[in-house]
Amino acid sequence: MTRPYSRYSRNAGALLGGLIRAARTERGLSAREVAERAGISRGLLQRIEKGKLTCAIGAVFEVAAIVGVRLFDADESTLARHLNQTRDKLTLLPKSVRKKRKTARDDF
Amino acid sequence: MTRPYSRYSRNAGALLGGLIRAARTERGLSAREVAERAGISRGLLQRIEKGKLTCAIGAVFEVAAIVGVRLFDADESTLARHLNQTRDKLTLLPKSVRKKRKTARDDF
DNA sequence: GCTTTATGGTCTATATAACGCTCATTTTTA
DNA sequence: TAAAAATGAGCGTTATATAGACCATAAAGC
Repeated sequence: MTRPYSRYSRNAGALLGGLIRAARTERGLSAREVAERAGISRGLLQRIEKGKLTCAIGAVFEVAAIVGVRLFDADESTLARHLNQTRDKLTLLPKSVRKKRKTARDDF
Repeated sequence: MTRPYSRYSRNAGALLGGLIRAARTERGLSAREVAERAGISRGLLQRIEKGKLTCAIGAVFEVAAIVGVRLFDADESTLARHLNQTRDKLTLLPKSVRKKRKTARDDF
């Protein structure tokens, strides 16, 4: 990814990082402790909380789960249910895509 | 991140990837087209849709926005509002954390 | 006050993610 | 059926994210 990120992505990253940081401090967890429990370095946690978009999504998920920020507004059971539904849905869809192209807008 | 990922993260990644793939095919967008518009390679898009947790979160955000999967169930305006609220909230929180440690559970 | 801890930043080495390419297979359209 | 396009997967190279150490500053506990 050499391309500049869209405003949407920058906002989303900053929001998620801010939510994580707020949740961490509210729970009285130090950066060192959270990083250790997530199995990542303290520097990486700093970048996550800053909303840097180059962090691995897995690391972000781990940290979010530890400090209690749930993505998709879903706990694990809800998440698993959605997962199954998605899988079922995918089997009903055509396996490849070939459609008339309508010029699309990228300025989200 | 050398450490194995938690089940929660694996599920979240798989769910998000599945949602992205479903949204992409529903909209009749080819992998090539989405990858090109997101400014990433086709291989990376494949890994995102597979739910690989090593993908950069920025790339995932870009793709999600393009195919119409909104994180946080929020559009951009809602996202920006949350962002401001989070910022205000953070200024009220203590800048560092020092608390008595209670042994915490990592088996999320 | 002093001590301890947390945080933010920088730097380097290393691991590895991402790219670009290729090929084989599958699916869709003509 | 044939042609064209989409997909899935593998591989070598390059780019870079990460870990881990360091230091300085700031905040919290004593």
